[in-house]
Amino acid sequence: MATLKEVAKAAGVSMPIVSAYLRGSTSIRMSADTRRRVATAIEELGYTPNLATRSLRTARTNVLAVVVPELDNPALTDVLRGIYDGATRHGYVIMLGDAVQLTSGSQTLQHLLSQSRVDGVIVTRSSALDEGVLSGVAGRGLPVVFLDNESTDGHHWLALDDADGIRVATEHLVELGHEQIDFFGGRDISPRSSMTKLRYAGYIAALQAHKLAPRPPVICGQEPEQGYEAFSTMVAPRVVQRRRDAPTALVVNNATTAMGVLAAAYDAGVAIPGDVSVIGYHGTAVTAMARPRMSTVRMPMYELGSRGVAMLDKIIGGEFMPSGILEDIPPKAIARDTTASP
Amino acid sequence: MATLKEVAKAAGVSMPIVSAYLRGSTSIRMSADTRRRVATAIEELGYTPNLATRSLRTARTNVLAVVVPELDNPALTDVLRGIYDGATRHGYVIMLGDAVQLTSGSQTLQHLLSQSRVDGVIVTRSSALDEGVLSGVAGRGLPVVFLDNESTDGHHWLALDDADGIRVATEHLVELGHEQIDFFGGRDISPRSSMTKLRYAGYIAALQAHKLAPRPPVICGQEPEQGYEAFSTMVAPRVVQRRRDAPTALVVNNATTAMGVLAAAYDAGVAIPGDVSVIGYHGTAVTAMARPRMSTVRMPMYELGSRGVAMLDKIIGGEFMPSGILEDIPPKAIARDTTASP
DNA sequence: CTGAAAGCGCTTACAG
DNA sequence: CTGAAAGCGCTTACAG
Repeated sequence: MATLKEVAKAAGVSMPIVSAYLRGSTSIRMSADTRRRVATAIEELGYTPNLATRSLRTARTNVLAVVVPELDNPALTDVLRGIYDGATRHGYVIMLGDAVQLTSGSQTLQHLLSQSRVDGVIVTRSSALDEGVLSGVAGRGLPVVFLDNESTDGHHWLALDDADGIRVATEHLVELGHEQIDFFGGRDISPRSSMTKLRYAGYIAALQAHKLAPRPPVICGQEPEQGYEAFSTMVAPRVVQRRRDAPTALVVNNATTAMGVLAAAYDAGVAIPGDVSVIGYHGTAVTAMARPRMSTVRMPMYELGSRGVAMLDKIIGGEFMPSGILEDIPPKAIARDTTASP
Repeated sequence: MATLKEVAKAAGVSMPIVSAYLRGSTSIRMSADTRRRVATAIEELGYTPNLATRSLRTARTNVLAVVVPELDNPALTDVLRGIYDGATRHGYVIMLGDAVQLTSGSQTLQHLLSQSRVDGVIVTRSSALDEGVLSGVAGRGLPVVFLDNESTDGHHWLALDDADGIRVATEHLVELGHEQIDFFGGRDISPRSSMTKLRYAGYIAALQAHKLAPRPPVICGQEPEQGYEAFSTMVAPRVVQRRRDAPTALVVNNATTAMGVLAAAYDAGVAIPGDVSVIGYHGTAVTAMARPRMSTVRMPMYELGSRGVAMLDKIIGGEFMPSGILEDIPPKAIARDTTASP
């Protein structure tokens, strides 16, 4: 490996000149000829700067750690896209870690968060992380942004307006003429979680605005299997028996859960949307491709990611950034095949 | 931030002792008391080693770059899981980059592959990368493993036995009694690609083993939309008109494509598996949850990832590792709802 | 075990 | 612009 010193020698200039050239520094002016000689030397020697060394000097790595609950969560796709684009725009590279392997005291976490390795951390869905990991992330003095509104206690965070998203979903069903609408969700992932409460609040708000009575939530985790189970045991029997208290429509917390609900309906012989309408929350490419195509509420996932990076970049730079909810891009109901009038 | 020097001072020992303690070096023996004092000092000062500096000395970063065609490709989920587990086992941390942003000359690529930043690179599905990127990766002198058998020209690679996988898929349909089986796939992603040819070869092998005549491939890209389009235009009309040359079963190159095929069949009123059986290739969590649940062939994706890391680790360590196809875990057909006897 | 020292490859002032 | 030098925080010989 060629070093900067060798490049300087080959180009017949001093090291600081090469360094300035590489960093595109404007404080040092050099002649076009110098510039060309340096460029040629770099080219010929195949020189690449040793970034580890640069980090040692600048105490900056231009690496951001991103912690996600699980790598293959389709709900995260657009958030990650936003994060990567934001990172590119701000000159960072991403180190992505799965929370599954980030149990407290894990080697991976140490490596990922080691002070000298990354400039900052983005944590998505903190509720999926255990306390040890969270305090490990937060207590390290590293700038951290949570894409989540669960960890308001002194940390920086940015969140979607979940209450409003669910309100819009519920609104969509009310407008179709539904009056018996169930809310699916609510099994808290951690004791800290207030997310589901917020979401349920949006459901209540929509119903009350139309003088309809809210119903108790159908408690259910977010995995497809849990949606499947909840629908099969708590909804399907009532629908099949045409009981009066059976819902005619469902607002499901989560598109992943809703996939399980649709599968359960199929298996139980419940027609969607003939017998029951279903609307999911921030759908994915798959929910739109599977049949029947799921109606969902579109949330600004991409923006959550890209603005999260922008926020983190500011914090790293020592600027103040208020935490808050992403409100300027309103949720939008996307009607597809799983919702209809009762 | 505390430094090693400060720790040494606080513990009343020399720097080399602290360094040895941190690295768990066995060449230097220290008393239990010394060990305890060092541990206490580290704890009290909240010391974390500066890995950038360590890299500078050891010329190792313990970071691996992973390049994927797109982050949200569900087919990659298990490969990534394998890569992360393998990385943890071998003491590496992962830097994950999306090929979409890795066009030639991109900053991200530079950063990701910069000699001093990572010890090695894993590239999945090289066919999705442009030539400039590929030569950038390969020409840098960095150890690289391609999880792919397309780039045999002097590079290290590890691949699935695609021909055998498709053979097993085809075999499954033959055993159900099908005789008119179409192969879906074949639009090469890059001129280099021989993958699809290999897959088609597996289809031919299975048919010939049963004295059945292979049919020309239905040429089709791998996105769901392309599967949708191909089925709608080239298969559905013949099936609906009950033409003699209509296939009774389909082997689809790819579970992603097959999702599109199922959607197209639904929309065209073609019953699956009543009118046509469909089997996909290495399915994902979603293909098993959507209804009807897709029959697929299970491939050792996880192992591809974890062994890829093991291979790369050996290469980084200067050992020789033969490239090859992962043959010891045979493909297995998983019959679900989309395949039946004709 | 200790302690003083060299050096990894840069960046950054600093005197010319 | 140049050139000699300090120093980032470690690891690694090396003499005691």
